[in-house]
Amino acid sequence: MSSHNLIEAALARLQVKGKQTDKQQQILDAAVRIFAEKGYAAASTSEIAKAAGVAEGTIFRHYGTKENLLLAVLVPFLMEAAPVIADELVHDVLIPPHDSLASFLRALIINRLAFLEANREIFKILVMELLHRDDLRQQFFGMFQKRVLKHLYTVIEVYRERGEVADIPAEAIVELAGTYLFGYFFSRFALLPGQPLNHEAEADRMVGFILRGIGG
Amino acid sequence: MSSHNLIEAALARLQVKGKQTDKQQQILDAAVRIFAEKGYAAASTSEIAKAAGVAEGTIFRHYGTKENLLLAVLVPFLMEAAPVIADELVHDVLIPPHDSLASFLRALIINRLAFLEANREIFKILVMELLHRDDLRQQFFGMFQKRVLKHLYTVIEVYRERGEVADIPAEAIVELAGTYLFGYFFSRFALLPGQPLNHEAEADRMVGFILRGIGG
Amino acid sequence: MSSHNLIEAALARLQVKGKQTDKQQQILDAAVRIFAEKGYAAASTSEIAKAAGVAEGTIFRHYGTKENLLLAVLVPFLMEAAPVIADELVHDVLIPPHDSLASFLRALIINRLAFLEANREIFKILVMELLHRDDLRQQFFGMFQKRVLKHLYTVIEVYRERGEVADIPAEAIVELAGTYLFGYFFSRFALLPGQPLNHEAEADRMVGFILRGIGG
Amino acid sequence: MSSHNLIEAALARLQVKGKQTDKQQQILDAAVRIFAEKGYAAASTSEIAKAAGVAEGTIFRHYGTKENLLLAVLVPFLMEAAPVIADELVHDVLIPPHDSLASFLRALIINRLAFLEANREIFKILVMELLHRDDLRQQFFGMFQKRVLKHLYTVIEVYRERGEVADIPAEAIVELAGTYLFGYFFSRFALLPGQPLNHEAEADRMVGFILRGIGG
DNA sequence: CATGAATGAGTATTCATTCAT
DNA sequence: GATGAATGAATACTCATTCAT
Repeated sequence: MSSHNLIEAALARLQVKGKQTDKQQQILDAAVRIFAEKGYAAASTSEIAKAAGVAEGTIFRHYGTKENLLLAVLVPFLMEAAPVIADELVHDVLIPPHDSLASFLRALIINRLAFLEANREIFKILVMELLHRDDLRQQFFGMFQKRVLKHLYTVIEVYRERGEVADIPAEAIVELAGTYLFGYFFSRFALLPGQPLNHEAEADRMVGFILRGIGG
Repeated sequence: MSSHNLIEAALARLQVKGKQTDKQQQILDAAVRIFAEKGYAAASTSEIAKAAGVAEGTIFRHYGTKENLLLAVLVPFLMEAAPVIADELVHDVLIPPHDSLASFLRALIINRLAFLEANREIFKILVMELLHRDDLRQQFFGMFQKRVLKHLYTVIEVYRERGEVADIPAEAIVELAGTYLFGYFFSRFALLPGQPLNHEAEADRMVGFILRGIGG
Repeated sequence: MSSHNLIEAALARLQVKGKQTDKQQQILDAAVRIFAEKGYAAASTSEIAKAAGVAEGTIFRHYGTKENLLLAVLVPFLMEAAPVIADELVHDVLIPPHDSLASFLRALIINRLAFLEANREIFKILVMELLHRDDLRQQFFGMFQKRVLKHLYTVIEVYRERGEVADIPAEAIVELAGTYLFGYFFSRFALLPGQPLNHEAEADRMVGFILRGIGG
Repeated sequence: MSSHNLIEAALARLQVKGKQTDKQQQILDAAVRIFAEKGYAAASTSEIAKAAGVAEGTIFRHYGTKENLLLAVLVPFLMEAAPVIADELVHDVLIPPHDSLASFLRALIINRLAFLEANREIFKILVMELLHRDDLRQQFFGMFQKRVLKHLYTVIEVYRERGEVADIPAEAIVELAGTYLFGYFFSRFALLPGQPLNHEAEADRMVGFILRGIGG
């Protein structure tokens, strides 16, 4: 609660006023597109207003500041990203058919590939902003740790008992695999222009690498 | 040659005027610090001038535009980054003591860790700019492909004949390991605040993961 | 049509937005005063803003660039100047009481004296800019030729048949008299500080000189 | 003496240091060219330095300020322009072969045509600056009056006694003919791009117009 | 609720001028 | 004498934000 003020304040603001109007949606869409294209700092509100087909004042009537507009773009993404993972983790591990680590990992990866591919632009904006907003970064990783990592550790221990993971501390395992997954997501969705991916095939390759490495 | 105009133009510009004066170095240092802290677009030339202890006009006398200042920061980094890799690759593979893939990888990683740790800020600036400059990204990857990837493929074939890599196409191997390495470099040097790393220990863990994965 | 893009573009811009607001008129008035006083290049937009009692941004909201502000000053003058001449020519020649060349010339000169005296400052700005803007000069003279000179030639032939002009080609007549008139307008309205003139008396002297010279 | 400080101060400055060095001449040439092309205010000293093949500091070493450079361009022109007229007037009128007003006028015009054609660019600069420098304009006309007009009045009276000029006050005659001549010089040498003129033929046409007008 | 005119602080860049070498 | 690095004030122009309509 205390450490989430930035994100949660924006969330509260979003929820106070119920569903978005047409204009609001146009503004958000335009903001996502333009923030992703040129970065938050280089995007101008007048450009966004023009792209949204809206008067410049309208943006400020709804979002107050340019910064709030950014948060209005990022927060729903964050809210949808993290908890979903957590819920799925619990769900996916306890219930078949994920009776193996490979199967679990594969399902997890496919799910996140779909999510990120559907939200490429916002993911890119998030990464760019994480790079120089200390507060946002801190809150993001705090949330990530609380809502995702803890659950992952639990899951890993389950599979370790089945002898499916090497004898490495759970933290190290998460870090190694997480680093790879992040490298993958970042390079495919933020850095490189987006050709669509075959999620199934990609997930297979990724799982293979994570579990077995490239050694002969 | 033809596809590198942006980078090579900046390089030429840098070389035309011989060694940098004191003021030039102060400007570059300040620019690196401030670009890394708030991003190119959000950094103002007046701020950089103040931080460098220099009149604002002096920046423009030396670099002409803010954009050229950015390139004056990035280009030496790029020039030092890519070719060094290539030269070392050739050197490291042909000559002992890198008689194993593990040993080669380890040396390569330690070398790049040292380079990036010494140039954290510029690396961060580069990544940020790659995210929304199509021309820079294109030229960067073109250069990377020409000067690094080709050599890597050769190296991999050497080790494959010794039976040290799995039966996967060289491209896939480079992609898998490269994605991981990039995820590692990006998260440690650009995204997270910088505690110093024990390069030897880190390299060992990374090599282990790359070669054997996390499977039990 | 094709050769008037500069002027006609500005004209289009002016007509798109209907009548000028108060602030716009204040800006135009201040711009005229200051451009005339120190010349376009030496006038600063901040000075104009201050003189107009307006924020500097307001100028750019309405005119976009300093150059467009200049054109917004010049174009209405040009539009009012040239066609009016043409219309009047036709009108004045065909209909009494201008049954003599002297009478026609006198009416024409009085009319233009009134127009230029009322628009001294803009006329001065126009002359100054014509001196070093090739495009403006070209378009101005193109327009002048198309809308004024042709009609003048016609008029002259009418009076020549009545034996009122010397046996000189119409072009030479227009050039001789035009050079004198231009010298008169330029020296009185642009170069010299402006005491008000007695248009009737001035016109009489001018017509006398044009028709009879100074010879005894 | 008292009213000529601006021009005479510059003159003094020029004479103090004897003949110009090579670099000084290069600077003056470049200044004339660039001032004429874009006007004093829009010309930058760095551009002039570059065009002169000289370091920017060199301009200021010799001329102190940009304004002094302008005066260094204009003053020799003024000094050569006015007195020459006066001397010639006296000379030309008293001594044959100018035994008629037409002959005198013709010689005068041909002489000034040659002078202005050889100094087109400086003439253009002078006119541009006269338009918005009150001090320069005042001193210029003062000098003109003192050194030229007075002599002209004398000359006119000589020819009037021979019955060669109409019964108009000498001031009016000078004004009428002067206005025409100025209109001619301004339009041919300052306003219009410079095709070379046939001075003899032009002078004949001009004299004809001045003495007889265009009446039939 | 939406508009867009208005603002003034801020931006990158240019300029005339100075001065140590 | 000539240079060109250095300056800081000024320039045209942009920006996020406000508010009367």
